Amino acid sequence: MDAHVDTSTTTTTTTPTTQKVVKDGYQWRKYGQKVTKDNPSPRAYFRCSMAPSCPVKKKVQRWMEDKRYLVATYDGEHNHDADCSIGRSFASANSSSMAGFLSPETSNTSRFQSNIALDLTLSGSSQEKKRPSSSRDPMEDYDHHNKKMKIEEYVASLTKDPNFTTALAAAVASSITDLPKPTIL
DNA sequence: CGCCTTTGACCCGCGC
DNA sequence: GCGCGGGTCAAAGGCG
Repeated sequence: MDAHVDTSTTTTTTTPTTQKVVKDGYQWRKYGQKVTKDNPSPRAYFRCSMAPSCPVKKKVQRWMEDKRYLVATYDGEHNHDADCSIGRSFASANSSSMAGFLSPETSNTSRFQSNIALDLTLSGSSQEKKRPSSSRDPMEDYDHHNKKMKIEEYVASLTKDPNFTTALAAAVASSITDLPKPTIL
C-alpha cells in the first residue's frame, strides 16, 4: 500500500452511524484502562470493533508534558477496509503502527477518541515509518535514539521539531474547524 | 435490545 | 524466586 500521508485528510467525516465511529474511519471499542507509572494519566486500550479478527490495537494516553494533548499509539494493521473514504487515507497512514496526537478536550470527556490523529511522519523527523516487517512497533523508532526513551520523551523531542509543531497546529486547527463545539484552551 | 464504557481482578513477562 | 508493571478479560451498568 502506498503511503498517502496528508494531514489535510483530517476530514472529520461525521459518519451518521452511531457515535462510536472515530474520524480515522474505524470503530474502536475500549477494552481496558490502566494507570502506568511513567505517566499519571490513565492509559486507555482500544480495539477495532469493525472486524472481530482485526488485530489492530490503539493506546490512548494524555501527554505527560501537556495534559491538554492526547497521544495515540496504533499497533498492527487493519485487515479490513475502513468505514469511509477518509479511513482509507488514514488506513495507509496507520497501517503498521504509529503514534499521533489527538486534540485536547475538544469534545466530551470520554469521547476524546472522536478527534483526529496526526501522522507523525509529517514531523519530518521520522519519515521512515512503514518498514516491511522490522519495525512494526513504535518503540522500534525510539530505540533508534535511546533504549530508555519513553513515549513522552519521544513526543517531547518531536515537538521541538518546527515541522512537527506546524503539522500539529494544522491538525488541531482543522479539528477545531470541524468540531461542533471547540473548547480548546 | 444491542453495543459501548467502566472498573476490578487476573495473567504474563521482565528485572532485580 | 519474588516483586512490579503492563496488558487483557469479564461482569455490570448506562445510553442510544
